[in-house]
Amino acid sequence: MLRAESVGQAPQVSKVSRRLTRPCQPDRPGKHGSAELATTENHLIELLPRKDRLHLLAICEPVQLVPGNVLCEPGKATRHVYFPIDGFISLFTLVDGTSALEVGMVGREGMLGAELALGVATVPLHALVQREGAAWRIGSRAFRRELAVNPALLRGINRYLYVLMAQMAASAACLRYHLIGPRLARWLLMSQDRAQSDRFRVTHEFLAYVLGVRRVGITAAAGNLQRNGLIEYRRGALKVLDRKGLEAAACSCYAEDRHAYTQLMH
Amino acid sequence: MLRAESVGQAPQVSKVSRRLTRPCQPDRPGKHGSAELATTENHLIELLPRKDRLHLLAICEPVQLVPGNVLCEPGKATRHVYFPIDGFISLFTLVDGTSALEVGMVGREGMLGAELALGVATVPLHALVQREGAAWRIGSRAFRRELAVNPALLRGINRYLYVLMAQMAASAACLRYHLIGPRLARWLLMSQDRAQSDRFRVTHEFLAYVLGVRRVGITAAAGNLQRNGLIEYRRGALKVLDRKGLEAAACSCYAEDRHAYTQLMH
DNA sequence: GCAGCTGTGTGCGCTAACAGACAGTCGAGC
DNA sequence: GCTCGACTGTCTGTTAGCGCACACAGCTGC
Repeated sequence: MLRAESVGQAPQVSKVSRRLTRPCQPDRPGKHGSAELATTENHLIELLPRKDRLHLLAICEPVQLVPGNVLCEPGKATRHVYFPIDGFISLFTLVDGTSALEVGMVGREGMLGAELALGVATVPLHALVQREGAAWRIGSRAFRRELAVNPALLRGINRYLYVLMAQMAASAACLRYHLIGPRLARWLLMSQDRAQSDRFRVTHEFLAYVLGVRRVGITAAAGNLQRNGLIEYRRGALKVLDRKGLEAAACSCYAEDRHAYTQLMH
Repeated sequence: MLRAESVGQAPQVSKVSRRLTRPCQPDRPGKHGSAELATTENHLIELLPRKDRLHLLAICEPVQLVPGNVLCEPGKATRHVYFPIDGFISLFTLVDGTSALEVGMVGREGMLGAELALGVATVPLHALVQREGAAWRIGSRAFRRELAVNPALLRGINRYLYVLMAQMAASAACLRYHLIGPRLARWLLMSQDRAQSDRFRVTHEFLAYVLGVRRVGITAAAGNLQRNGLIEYRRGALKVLDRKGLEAAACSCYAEDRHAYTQLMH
C-alpha cells in the first residue's frame, strides 16, 4: 500500500511521496509561459461572454501546475481556485486513513475550488496535480467577490458542479460493476482528453493508486491493452496508439461522461 | 437480477416492480395529515429564518410519499421538488441498463430537486420513495421563483448540495473498500435516522438491490447482525435492537457522514 | 385445509481481485 | 562502465463475492 507522506510543505502547497509525483509529467515537457496562455483556454472561461471573461481574467494570475503538488486537503480552507489550461488535477478521497480512490479529475473542462460557489470553503478531498501545465489562479476572496458581480461565471460554475456530481454518481457505479481493464481504458482516455496529448508519464503503481487496485492488476490490464496494440508503454512512458480501440475497450462510463458534459456545458 | 419495469404510470410518478415497492413501508403505518406536519419539520426548512420559512411554506403543498413511486428519472425534467418530513427517498444510478446502486438518500435532512439551485432541471438518477411519510412539495417553476427572492433558502440548499457531494465521494470509497456487513449496518443506521423509527419493512432482496450485491450476501451479513443481537428480522419486518452496537458494526463512513452534515448544516 | 407466492437459508463451483514476495530489466547518476 | 533505485512481470496462496440452484418456512387467499 502506498503511504502518501507529506514532505516539502511549501506555503499551502504540500507534496506527496515522490513515487506518486513522478508519473504524470508530460513525456516531453512543454513550455507554457503566460504569453502562450491566450492560444488555448480553460473551457469555463472560454464560455463566458467577452466582457465577463475579461473581467475575470483581470484578477487571474498565470501559474504553472507542478506534478505532485497538493492543491487542497480535507479540512484546510480553500485559498486559491484554479482553472487548468493544459495540466490536470486529480481529486482523491481517503478512507480509513490508508486507502485512497480518485473520484474526480479536473482539467481544462473544469476548475478546482468550485465549492466556493456553494458558499463553502473546504473540500473533503485531496487535489493532486497530475500533469504539468499552465493554469489560471485566483485568490479565494477575490474569486468570491467576482462571483457576486459576474452572474455568467456563477451560472457556468453551477453547471459544472452539476456535471461533477453526475460524474461522481456514475463513477461509483463504475467502480462497483466494471472490471479493471475497462476502467483503466476509461482513465487513459480521460487523461488524454485533459492532457491533449497521446503520451504521458505514468507508472503502473500510480495507476493502481488512482483506480484503487493493486499494481499487479494494472500490470495485467495494461499488458492486455498493449498486446492488443491499443497502447504502448515502457518504464513509465505511456503512449496511446489506437484511440478508437481504446474507446471500444473502455467501459460505457467514458461515453456517458462525455455526453453529460457536452449536453450541459455547451 | 431485479428488473424495475414501470407499471401504473401516474402523472409524472411511475412505479417500480412490486418487489421493490413493498419493502420499506413503516412497520405500523403512521397517519400524517397536513395538520400534523407542523410538529416535525424538514431540516432545510427548519433552519430558515421565520420570515423566509413562512414565505416558502406558503407555496408548499403537503403530500404523502408512497413507497415504490419514482419521483424522478434520468432525462425527465424535474416537475416538483420535495422536502421529506418523515418518509425518505433513495437515489439510484443505473449502469449498463441492468445494474443499479444507491448513491444517495434523501430524508428530512435534505430535499429532492436541489439541482434546480444549480440551474439544471434534470438529474441522472432514479429517485425511489422508500418509506411512506409526509413531505412538502413545490412545483419547480414556483420553486425557482422562490429561490430568486429567498437568499436564505438558496444558501441552505447550496450547503446541502455540498454535503450531498461529499457523501457521494465518500460512498464511492466505501463501496470499494468496505465489506457488505459494515455497509449494511451503515445503511440501516441511515434509514433509522431518516425514518425516525427502529422498525421498518425491508427484504433481503431489496437491501441487495440497494447495496449492489447479491441477496445471499445480505442474508449472510444480516444473519450475523441478528446473531449478535443488533437487529431482529422476520419476513421483511426489521427492527433495530441495539443502536450502539450497530454503530460499532458499521463502517467509518456513517460517523463521517454525520460529522460532515452537522458541521455544515448547523 | 390447501395452493401459491414471497422471503430466507444453504449448497457448490467459479472468478476477480487481494496479500506478499521476488526476479528481471531499464536507465539515471556516479 | 557500474551501481542502485525504479519499474515491470510473474508466482503462490487466499478471500469476498458471484451465478445458479434448491429446500423450506411463513403468509395470503381461495
